This record gives sequence, C-alpha cells and structure tokens, in this order.
Amino acid sequence: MRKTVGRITIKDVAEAAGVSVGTASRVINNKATVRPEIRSAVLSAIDRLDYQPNAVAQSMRRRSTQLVGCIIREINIPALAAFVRAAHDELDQAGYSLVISNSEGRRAREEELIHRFGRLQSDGMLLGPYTPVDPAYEKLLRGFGAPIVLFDRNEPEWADAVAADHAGSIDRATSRLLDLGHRRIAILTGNPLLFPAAERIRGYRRAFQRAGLAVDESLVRGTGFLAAEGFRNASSLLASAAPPTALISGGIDMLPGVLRAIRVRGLSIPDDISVVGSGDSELAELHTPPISVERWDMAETGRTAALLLLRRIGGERDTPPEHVLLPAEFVERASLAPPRQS
Amino acid sequence: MRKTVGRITIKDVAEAAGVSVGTASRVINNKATVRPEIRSAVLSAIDRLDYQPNAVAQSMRRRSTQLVGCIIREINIPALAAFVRAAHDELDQAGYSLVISNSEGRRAREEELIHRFGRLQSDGMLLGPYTPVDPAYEKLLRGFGAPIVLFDRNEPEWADAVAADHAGSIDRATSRLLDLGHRRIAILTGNPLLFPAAERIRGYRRAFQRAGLAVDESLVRGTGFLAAEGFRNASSLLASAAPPTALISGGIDMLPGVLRAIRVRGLSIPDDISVVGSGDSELAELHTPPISVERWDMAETGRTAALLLLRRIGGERDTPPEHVLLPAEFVERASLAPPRQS
DNA sequence: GACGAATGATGAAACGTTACATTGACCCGG
DNA sequence: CCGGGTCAATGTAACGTTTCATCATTCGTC
Repeated sequence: MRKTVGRITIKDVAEAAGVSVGTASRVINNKATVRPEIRSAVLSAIDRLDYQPNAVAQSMRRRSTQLVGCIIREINIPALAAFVRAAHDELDQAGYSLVISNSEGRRAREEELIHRFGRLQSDGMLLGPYTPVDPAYEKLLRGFGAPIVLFDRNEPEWADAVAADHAGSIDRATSRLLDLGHRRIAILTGNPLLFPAAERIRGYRRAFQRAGLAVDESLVRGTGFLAAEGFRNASSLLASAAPPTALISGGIDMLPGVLRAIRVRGLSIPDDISVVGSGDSELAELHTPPISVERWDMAETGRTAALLLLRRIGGERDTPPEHVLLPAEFVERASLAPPRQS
Repeated sequence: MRKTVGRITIKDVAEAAGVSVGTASRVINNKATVRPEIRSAVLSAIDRLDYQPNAVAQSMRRRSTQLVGCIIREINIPALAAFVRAAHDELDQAGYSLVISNSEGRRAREEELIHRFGRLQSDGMLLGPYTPVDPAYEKLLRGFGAPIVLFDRNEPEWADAVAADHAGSIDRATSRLLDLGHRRIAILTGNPLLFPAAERIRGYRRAFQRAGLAVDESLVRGTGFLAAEGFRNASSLLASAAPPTALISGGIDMLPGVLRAIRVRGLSIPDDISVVGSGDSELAELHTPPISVERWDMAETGRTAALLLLRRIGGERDTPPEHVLLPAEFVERASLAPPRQS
C-alpha cells in the first residue's frame, strides 16, 4: 500500500515489514545482529516501497553530511576544472559529494562562501583563497568546524596544503632566458603575499642571483593574476623606453591578456619578445608559435588535496599539518629565442 | 560564556538572550512581530556567541535544502564548465548551492547520482543524460522528488529543457560544404537517440535534400560523442576506398580525436579535407588553420536552465513543460575549401 | 527445570530547527 | 468592571534518522 502523500520514510518501511523503526534502521545500516528472516522482510519492504533514506535526517543525526565544499576562483579556467575533476573523483569514491562555488577572487564572496559551507555543516573544504590570509581571515577559517585543505597556498600554516613548486620551475625558465642572452626579463604575477606569486618571484630572483646579475625592480610586477592585469602590465612595459625582451606571465589564466598586449603592439613572438606562461593549456600548446610554460600536474594536485582532506575527515586530527609541494617543470617551446640585437 | 564543546545552537542563543528558542527563531528569520528590545537582545547574543544556524536542521524542518544537483559528463570539458559556471551564478544568487558530479557518460553512474541527489533531498537537478531515456530511466526520473531541467536533451518530454538548435547550424554548415562542391561529406556524432546527435543528422539530411542530393549512409556515423569515437570513425573513413572530402565532427569534445586521425594520416586541412567542429573552443579557434564550428552560447544555456529550474522550485509546478531552443550559428573559418580535384 | 548468558528486537531520546497552538498581558468599548 | 481583541512571547510537537538502554526470548549447562 504505497503512501500517496509525502515521501516514504523508514517508519513506512518498518510498518510494512512489521518491525520497529529501530530494527529497520539496523537492517539499513546492516549493523549488529538481526535475524535473517526479519532482515529479508525489511529488505523486501524497502524494495517494494522504493524507500530511500533521507540524507538530511541522517546528516542531522550522524552529524556528518558527506558534503565537501570547494571554493575556487573560477571553474571556467581549464586548469582549475582539472583540479576539481580529480578531487571530485577521489571524494566521490569515498562517498562524498562536492559542492563547488566560484569566489571570483573577491574577498567578500570568499567569506560568504566559507560561512555558507560552515552552516551547511560540510565535512571539509578545499580552498584556494585569493586574498592574503590576514588575522580576520585566519579567525574565520579557524572557526570553520571541519578540516580545510589549501591549494597553491601555504597560509594559514596550520592547514594541510598542496602546492606546486613554482620557484623551481620559474627559476629554470629564468635561467634559460638568461642563457639565451636576455637581460631585461619582466615577470608579471599576483600579489606577492600569495604563495604562487611569492614563489615565482623568488625563483626569478634566485636565477638572477646565481647568474650574478641584478634584478631590475621595474620589471617585477606583482599586481594581479588576471588576464586584465596581464594585459595592463604587459602593455605598459612594452610601451616603456626600455621594454623587456622577455616576459614571464605568472598567472594561471593571465596568458591571453599578455598575448593580446603583444599582438596589439604589433610585436612578434619570439623575434621581438620571448614569452613564458604559467600552467599548461590548449592556448599555450596550440598558439602560433607554441608558448613555453611552467607546468605541473593539476589532476595530481586535486587528488592529493582530496586525499589529505579525507585523511583528516577520517579522524586524523592531531598529526601536524602536511604541506605537499608537487614538482613543476619548465617546458620549452618555440616562444623562446635570443633577444634581438639592437 | 562560550560553550566549550559542540557547536553553538539556537538554544544557546535563546538562553544567552533570556528568551525562548521560538522567539530566537522568529528573530533569526525576522518573522512576524517581535519587540524591538528583545530583537536586539537576541541579535547581540547571536553576535556575541558567533552563532550560525545549522542548515541541516533547517533543511530537515523546512523540507528544503537549498541544494541543486548537477550531473554532467565531465566538468573538464570547457564548454560544460561554462555551462556550469553560468548556472552556478544564477542559482547562487537565488541562495542555492550547486552539487556537481561527473557521470563520465556511464548509465550506471548516472543512475547512482540521480539516486544520490534524491537521497540528498536536493531541491532540483540539472541533468544532461548521456543515455537514451528508456522507460526504466524515465521512471527513475519521475521518482526524483524535485524539478528537473535537461540540457541539450528533449526527453523525457515532461521535463523542462534547454537545447541548442543543432539542426539549424549543421544544416548551414552542410549547405556551405555542398556549395563549395563537396559531395562526400561525413558526419560523426553520438547515438541518434540522443537529441544533439539526432538534430545534427537531421540538419545534415535537410541540407542534402534541399540541394536535391542523396545522402551516402556510409558517411553518417552515430556511434558516440567522445574523442576516441571521433578518432576511430575518422580513421576508418579516411582509410576507405572512397574517403570523404569533408568531415563534420558532431560532438562537443570530439574534435581533438578527429584532428588527430587526420594528422596521423598525414592529411592537411583544408587542402585534403575540410573540417567542421561542434561547439567553439580554444582548440578550434587557435588551431592552424582555425576550425569552422557550429557555435551556441553555453553561458546562456546555463543561465536559462537555472532560471527554468528556479521557476519550478519557486512553486510553478503545473504549467506545461518548457522546451527552450537556443539559436546556434555556423562560424566559418579557414578549415573549409573546395574539394581537391581528383 | 532453573539460571545466566547470549541474542534480537523494542521504545524513546536525541540531533537543531520551525511552526503552531496556547497563554499572558494589555487596551478599549460597552 | 467585564469581555473581546491585539500583540508578543512561550512551550511543544513535529521533521526522519540513529543510538542506547531496556526488555524479551532462546539456548546451553548443571
């Protein structure tokens, strides 16, 4: 006798099987001992009524939602989509669902989303804050009642984190440019208070230092990861009295802006200017000429982040925070050439 | 006096403000009438205790989770990411969170995810089934307790749907190829039981019919949308005795496979073969030569889907299902040329 | 055949909210 | 001065589970 109104609850199942709700619950979670004949009676009732446990009620009681929040800047960036995809697979396999949200890189939205995922009682969170973590932010994160894993960030340092070795790859890229004879090498990246920007600049300086050369500070621009910033900075540099002969685009989706600035100015790659991008992409690979990039495995990043998170969720609460640094390589393509003799 | 164990509940707030939980609740949901001085007492307690409502408990009681499920084949496909992004924004603005999951185009996973989102009590679902909707599937969907919006699908027909006019754009593409003198035009797409495959083939046939020409059925391949299928079909066609002089890649992420098959065979575009893709992408735009495509607005698709869903969630349950057909255009690029004289 | 130990099933109390029926206080008109 | 009508706040019953203490039955042992 199917109930006509409302969904089927465990109570209906118990009634149909002629047992108590408690027993029905024990069957459903196949717990402890329950007589085989009763078990099958309950299972048949479940089948007959097409019963599905109400996850909300379960979450309420078990105090675990099997939900993981993920705050990224923009799902539309292929590299981030790859990250999400890999993390999703790992979490999904462990029975967790992924709630994603785009922060658009805005502090206010990040805060709102963190609050939202807190209210949601999500069991964990993957977070790539776009704002430097000041004390207020740190407090907000500390108040989040579940484990947090950061990606491509290293603050707050008490959270687990997965990041790529930007310093290493940009060091290699810069060295290669120096070897080719470049001296005026510009690096465009985000706020140096954020890990990937700081690291890229660190690698850049390290290469100069090793070569015994001084860095021209006017060529180091840490104002923003976005394509628009890339365009702005590249444009102004290229228009200057002593324009750079090589340009490192240090943002995961900055390259389109930089390329546009170069095109607008009528320059050609690599004859007029050498270019290095950050993060491999169809754009970099298929561009004419193909653009050299620092590359790391985004899927591996996502997997690792998910695994770290699952470990914490699984109860490992008081081992020290783990900061995984994944290798990044420098992939040379046709976008590099010696500087033009002038 | 901050509780040291467990989260702060509305009970703590009520206690701290010296009112009943009912009153506290009324303040929180600023409902009905509540004396200003009491309201501010409660608000100050909330502030002091840093209280956040438990969304799980709210969902339980209100019977609404503010969660929307989204099942797509693969978030990693830029076009789908754009869809998700746009839908996300619309839903987010209305206070809903988006739970996404990748079906990998596998029926079993689709079913499992639909069940999961049902158990989750999600308030709605965005769904692009990759499997033709047979009676069993239709029953599954009918049993899902919340509104469903399909994208690029038209079945089951009782669900709202948003799709692109593939028939129109592929008709134009085919016509253009016929005008250029092509007669052996192959079309590679998915299962013709699925809307976008059926529509593309329909447009293709329509163009031939208008031109008074017969379709060579051996050139119509409706075996799968994936890049691997594209590679397989393109390879076998190109290796045949009478290979096509033009090729329509009728799947949103099939193009890489098709291009690879052409490259492997050592053919050049457009001299040896003309190519049309489905859905614009960086690959199509930046390829040498750029690939012509049928193009539609993925963001608009996502927005529309979200809006349709929100309307249903908002209570409009018994207006007839809405099937929105968004325009698709044919974008001609350098991948087209007259067939080589043989 | 009685007793304790297992084994299985039950009932009710949570979980944190919201909604609804109730109560209490106060005012106003007759 | 009483009755009815507002307005505000309270107390409590849900929502659908799980869990835990409790109770009932069975079984083996002496």
